[in-house]
Amino acid sequence: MKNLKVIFMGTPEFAVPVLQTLLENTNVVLVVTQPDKVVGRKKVFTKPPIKRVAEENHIPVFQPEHIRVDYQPILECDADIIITCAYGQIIPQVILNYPKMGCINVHASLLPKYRGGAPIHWALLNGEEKTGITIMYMDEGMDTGDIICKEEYQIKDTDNVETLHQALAQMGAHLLLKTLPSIINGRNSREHQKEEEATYAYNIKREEERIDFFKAGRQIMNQIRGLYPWPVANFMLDREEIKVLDASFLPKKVEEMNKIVEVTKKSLGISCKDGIIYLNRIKPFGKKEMTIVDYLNGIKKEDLFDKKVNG
RNA sequence: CGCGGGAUGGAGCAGCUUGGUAGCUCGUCGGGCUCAUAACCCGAAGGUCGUAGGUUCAAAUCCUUCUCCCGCAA
Repeated sequence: MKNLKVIFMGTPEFAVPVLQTLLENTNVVLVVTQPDKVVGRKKVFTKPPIKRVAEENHIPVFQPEHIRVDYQPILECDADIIITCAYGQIIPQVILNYPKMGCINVHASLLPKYRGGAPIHWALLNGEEKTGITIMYMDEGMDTGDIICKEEYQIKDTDNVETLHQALAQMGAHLLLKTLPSIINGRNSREHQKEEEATYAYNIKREEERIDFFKAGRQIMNQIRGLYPWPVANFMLDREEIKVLDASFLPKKVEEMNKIVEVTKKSLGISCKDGIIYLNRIKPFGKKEMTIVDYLNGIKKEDLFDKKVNG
């Protein structure tokens, strides 16, 4: 496998373990990743994580703005196979047709469920019990190609985007390594996706970060962990946004939803449909992250009691 | 120069408009009460009010410079 000539295409941290596995076990001849982006207030140019790893290993990097029209360097590589993982652009047919062993993709869901850019977030947001990794051939659609193999992951109550991300990134790398020999010798299975079962995990929209305290506690907890540590759930208090990094849920009969029903020295509880959400760790507007105890230390508690939220 | 928020004992904040003794809720340390406690009571330590300059008899407070942190937008 060491002489397998691979082009790797990927961008974020999630793809790093996959690339590292390929670097250890195959001959990576080119890494394709998204262009460097301006990030933050100070307009600092930041390179994608994959570019960093590629440079550390002295692999050539290609960063087309639009791979749909700018792909010539790929064709000049004489690669056996293209392996992608969270690259971020649709790859044109001419590239898909080019390597003799095809183009395969490592995707962080059990396809055909959660096609698209945010499968980890949506699996958590929807309270799924399991998700996983799918390795598949690519076609010109968004994660629509034939499936080679899958591996399941049981989602734990304590999982959030960060932990699930790490677990699936490792799983993706391992599963790829395990599957690659069969792809090379052509004995891998290949199965069409059932279109009728397909769902899409589009990128999180801004309004989906707002916590709706008329919903059930279980749903709210899924939202908080499904958006942690990025982009983070929030709600409005006195016209200022408060981000909620961690919370707990206590099922209980409540008389009125969407209201601060408990304020003590150490706890702040907001009523929802079927109980109380206790905030544990928050980030008020303009401040740093803090525990709810710290937050309560600095405010007049009597002003908060009985106050409606998201007003 | 994209828009906005912020910097005050170890933590979170108030005080700034209208300059005049450094305040609150916690934490820490010591003591007390209690079967006991994260509860309660008494006491103590701990701050060049982010940096540099200016105005003033006097600056946390007014003016200017710079630094750092945070959110949004990209």
